[in-house]
Amino acid sequence: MSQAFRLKQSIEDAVIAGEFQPGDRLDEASLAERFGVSRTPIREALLQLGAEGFIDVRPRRGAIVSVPSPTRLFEMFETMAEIESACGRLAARRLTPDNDAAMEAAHRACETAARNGDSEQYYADNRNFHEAIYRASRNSFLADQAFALHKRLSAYRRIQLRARNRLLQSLQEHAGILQAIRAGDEQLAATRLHDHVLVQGERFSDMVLGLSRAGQSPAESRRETAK
Amino acid sequence: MSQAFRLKQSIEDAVIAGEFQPGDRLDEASLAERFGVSRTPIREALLQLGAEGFIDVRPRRGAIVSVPSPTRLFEMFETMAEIESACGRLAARRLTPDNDAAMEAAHRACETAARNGDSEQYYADNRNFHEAIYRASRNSFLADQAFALHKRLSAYRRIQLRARNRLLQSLQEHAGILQAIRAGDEQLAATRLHDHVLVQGERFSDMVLGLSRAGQSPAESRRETAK
DNA sequence: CATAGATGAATTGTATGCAAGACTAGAAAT
DNA sequence: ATTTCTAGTCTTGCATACAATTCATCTATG
Repeated sequence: MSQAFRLKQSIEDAVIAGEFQPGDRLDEASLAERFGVSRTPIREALLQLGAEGFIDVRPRRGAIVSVPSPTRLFEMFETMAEIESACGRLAARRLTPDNDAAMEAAHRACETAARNGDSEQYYADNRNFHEAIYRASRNSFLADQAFALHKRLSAYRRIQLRARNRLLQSLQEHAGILQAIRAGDEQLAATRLHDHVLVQGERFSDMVLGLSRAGQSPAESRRETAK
Repeated sequence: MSQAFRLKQSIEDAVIAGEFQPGDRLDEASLAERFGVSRTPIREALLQLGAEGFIDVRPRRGAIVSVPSPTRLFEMFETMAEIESACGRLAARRLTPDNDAAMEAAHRACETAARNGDSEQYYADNRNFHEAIYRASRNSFLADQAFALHKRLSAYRRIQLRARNRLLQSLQEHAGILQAIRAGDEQLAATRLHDHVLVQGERFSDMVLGLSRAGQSPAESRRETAK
């Protein structure tokens, strides 16, 4: 499984990096050739990614990079908002010097990136900042859930941080979140994180909504939003 | 994959039913024989269950039913509490007559089961009640997450509902939750659901803590709680 | 007697082959 | 011209075979 594990990571990375666009077929044979292995470990990697929700494996019909409908995407961001506020609430309750320092460092890094208007760097530092909050919840299971969902949404988040003023606004929101957590104000930390995340989601799913009005099979959205 | 999907379900059911106890090895060959298939679809099913966190697949070392440490178990219940309160909060905000009726019906069923002291029946009806709340959040993605975690915890929840007075207490808590959701009181619904779930978690992880003091390799807990 | 090493058995990981269902294109019919 | 049926091709699903690693047992040595 060493092989399959590496492949799973590689395919996931390729999806996150946007090399495979949403809707693209992930053909077993071509992936096998590309990585120089047989179809077996490829299948195993794909099935695992499917179970994690990264891709969509449809029995007998192959795997594709999942195409969340605007509705689904909004639901994902709303869920992310709820999970992140939970992390923030717990972090405010349980903050340790270690976790505080980690958040501070990540925040500083974001500050630098934002000042330089380097959105690619900000994207990376922003991720670290949020992950520092997840860890600060001192609930590793919750943190894992948060990591996973954050990863699934990262492709969408990145595009949307390109606007320069959004960088500065994001940074300011980070400052407010950090302040609330340090003050031990669970409620405030939760609402600030919630709004911070959801505003991204709203903006982005609006954008997708606009894009997908053009032409896209509604079959996806049915599948995605069905119980 | 039709085969593999059925197998995944069957193995999951067997684990939930307690046929495979936490810590049991899930040997590919014996499972293959048991279900009358080759190892290939068994492996695919196991890897998917592993990706969903149901079981623990360790490269080159086989799959076992995961054995959450007491700490990990508490974290899982705490996360469940956070997710359920999120559902409750959204349900309070967005309640429709349909969802209201579904919750009401499930609650009535719980009432009957509790009166009869039928804990096995209550277990099933309780599940329906909680699932009705998930759906009432009108966020199908969040609801899916809630379903999944609820399933993972069901093995632990069941044991603990055996106490008869706990049934009645649980029922009363349900009534309070329902009331808060109907009143549209997001905050109250959230806290009541949070407490309802977490009290189960605390009780149960206390119990597990007591049990595992006897003798159990601490290696599991390290693996489970590590980042 | 305990411990370390080695050898053999058992189990997992990967490749390959074959069977079965899905997709494509073309022909026939309305 | 559009639609439906059909034949062929392509892709996935499963089984089997082999390779590689881990685990267990036995032996040898301190």
